[in-house]
Amino acid sequence: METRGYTSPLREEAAARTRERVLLAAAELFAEGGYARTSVAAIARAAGVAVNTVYTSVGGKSALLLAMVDDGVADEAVRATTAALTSATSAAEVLRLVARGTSVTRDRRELTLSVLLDNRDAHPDVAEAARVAEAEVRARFAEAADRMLELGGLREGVGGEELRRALWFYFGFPAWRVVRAEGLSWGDGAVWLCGQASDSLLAR
Amino acid sequence: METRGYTSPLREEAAARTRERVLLAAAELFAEGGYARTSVAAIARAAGVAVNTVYTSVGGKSALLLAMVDDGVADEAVRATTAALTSATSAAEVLRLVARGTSVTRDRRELTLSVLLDNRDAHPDVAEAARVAEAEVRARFAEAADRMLELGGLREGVGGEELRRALWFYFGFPAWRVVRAEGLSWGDGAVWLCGQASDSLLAR
Amino acid sequence: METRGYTSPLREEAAARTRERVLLAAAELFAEGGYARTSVAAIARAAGVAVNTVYTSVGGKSALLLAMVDDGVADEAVRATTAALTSATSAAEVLRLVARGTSVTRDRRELTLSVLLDNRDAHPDVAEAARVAEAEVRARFAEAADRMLELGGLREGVGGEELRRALWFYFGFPAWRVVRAEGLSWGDGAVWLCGQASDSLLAR
Amino acid sequence: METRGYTSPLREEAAARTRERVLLAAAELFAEGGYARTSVAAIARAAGVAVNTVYTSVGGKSALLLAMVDDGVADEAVRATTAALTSATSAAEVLRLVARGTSVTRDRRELTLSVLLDNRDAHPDVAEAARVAEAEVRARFAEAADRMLELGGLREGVGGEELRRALWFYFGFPAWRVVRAEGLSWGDGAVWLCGQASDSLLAR
DNA sequence: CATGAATGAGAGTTCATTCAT
DNA sequence: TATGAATGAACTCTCATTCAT
Repeated sequence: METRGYTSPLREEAAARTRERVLLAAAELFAEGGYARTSVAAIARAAGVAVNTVYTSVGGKSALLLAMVDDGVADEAVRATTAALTSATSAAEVLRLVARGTSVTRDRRELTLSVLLDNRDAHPDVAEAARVAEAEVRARFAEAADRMLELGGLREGVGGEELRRALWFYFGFPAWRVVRAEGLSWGDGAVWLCGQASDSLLAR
Repeated sequence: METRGYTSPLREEAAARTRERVLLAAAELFAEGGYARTSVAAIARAAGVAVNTVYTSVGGKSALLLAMVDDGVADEAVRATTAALTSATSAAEVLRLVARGTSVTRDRRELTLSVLLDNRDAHPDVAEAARVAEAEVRARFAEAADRMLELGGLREGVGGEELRRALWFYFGFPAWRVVRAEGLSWGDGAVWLCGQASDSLLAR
Repeated sequence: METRGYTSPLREEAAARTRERVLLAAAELFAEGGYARTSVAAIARAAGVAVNTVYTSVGGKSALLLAMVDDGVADEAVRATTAALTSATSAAEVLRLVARGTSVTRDRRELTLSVLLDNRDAHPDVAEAARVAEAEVRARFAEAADRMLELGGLREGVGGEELRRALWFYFGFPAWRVVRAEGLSWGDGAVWLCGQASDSLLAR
Repeated sequence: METRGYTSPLREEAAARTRERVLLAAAELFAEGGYARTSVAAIARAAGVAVNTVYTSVGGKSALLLAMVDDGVADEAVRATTAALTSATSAAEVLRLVARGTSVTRDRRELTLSVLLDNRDAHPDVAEAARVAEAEVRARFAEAADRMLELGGLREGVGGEELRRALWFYFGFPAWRVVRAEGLSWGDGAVWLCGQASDSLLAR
């Protein structure tokens, strides 16, 4: 079984580029024409690769969605926000970090998120990917909630369960959808949502 | 749509029943599995008719959506509300009529509306049908707005354009979606929405 | 649900002819090139129909095998033999009937049987169809065995279990395969197998 | 196939081990799931190598079959038997040697042989490999036949042509298949087949 | 020698739709 | 009016194979 740790950096990089091209093309076409109506052949054409390169580089049609979600989860902004939580000094700062973090992610992952939200009721594959994405975001929010409880300064009677639900309410997918629907910029939306959340959750 | 007087009434009635069975089956399956993933064959099976009867009785797949919309538009509740407008004696009463009318329609057409709203971003056929449905509702709201302007009693500075937009905001598809999301009954939703609209539109 | 018993004999007959053409083409191609290597497209081409007519008239690829088996089971010769059993007057006559019946079936269904036997070890679909076919034949043999026991005249100590196994041994698929391998005609094979079986099973 | 004396022995040995692993995995999967339904990727996975190593170490899919046959031909037991023929002192001993030799080979190459025999009617690649294997065995039998004629002691009137055909009949693939079907051990089968052959071929 | 990436060809299957009846 | 049969087009996905490394 002795696998040689044989890694060619050039090939690896080229493969990563291919993968990214495929994912980007898929996100654009899914967003434009809907998940069900977008064929793998169309994605391959848009990405400039053979149909089966989609399969070898990412996987089947549903794997494309999950790969998008994974990429979003692994986004640097997410990790940076998570890391910054540890050095936060107040619950208010945590809220600001979450607001900015979700704002940035929303901006960078707009395509993916619109695919997930627009198609989740219309196709089980998308519903599943959306479920995964939501679970990931909720997990991050749970970390933030824990940190807030550690730091204190919350309105009286606010417990862990409630805090996690509130974070999802103020910074989860539906909240940002409202921001977009209202025509606010992501930055203004962050300020507004952070204000609402602070009013509701922090001690006066 | 007017029926010819000298057609066999029995056959006509049977045909109408067939059509209704097909439409109901289609609405249920579309709502359950999504528009794109529901095949005409599945609809025919659920309706207990041959595949082609779907075509002869209603039309192709996209025609099913438009037929649902047409049926909703032709709903008795809509006509009753429209008729009642002419005998309304105040703008406040018009708002109450609109609130009750949209509430009833929402209740009776829930299946169709969830299909339209859940799938409009995922499939052009649905988007088109949703557009038609929205235009129909907006047209009814325009009538109501005209009647309100005739009756007077509006807050100062409220013109036709603004009034029509406000009616859509308070009683259109998204508003009722919020009602459902908040867990209110259709009746309570009607009261709440009517209150919001009255505060905003009527002179004190 | 009220299905009209609407049957057009012309259409029905045409459909049956189509089905037969498809099945015959499939049997020939399967026998010639093997089950796995024969594509549905090739079958359709050989039958002079569209690819999907194969699906609408018979079913998928594996359904073709099962349909062949079903047709074999429903073969007139099988029914005739089964019917003749009731008027048989001795166990020896039953053996002669079975020998002649299996001989005739073997002749008429040679194509199907060679497909089943040549491909059963190479593909699970064929294995399944062969299993079904074998079960059917064994069921017929069980009837013959029951009749023989009723009529008596068997060698001492021969019971039902043993009799059924022996009938399969002398007249089942492998036996007739040997007949073919030895270069005997089906008729001569029937005589020979019947002789062997009589020696072994009947009282002197 | 002769190896160059100055190639790195270590690398060569590693390559040989890889080749063996691939061939063994292929034989097992072919026997288990059939030739046509076994993919090169599955073989590579089972062998713990990359897909392409299958190609570089052995060759394409059909080459795998031929390589198995070659390995069987090159088996030490075969060479030993062939060598022993020269020192045999009677036709009876030759028969014993052939019986023992084919028995041992049958035991050691069971996997390969079942692949060849179970799939030869279902796939041309296998048919070709089986043909090659059969030709090889027949060639060995021809040598044995020649030796028997040299040594004498054959039944009157038995010539070369007939002798070669008889050896295939008594010790070829179908004969051993019957042995297996009858549930005999390879050793008992050898004794039985040798007895049959002796009765038929040797002078009393 | 062995590898990961990429490919072209083709598979089985499902779909919405139309035709003659 | 409603039907069963048949179709052409498209789909996702798997396959054996080759290339640069």
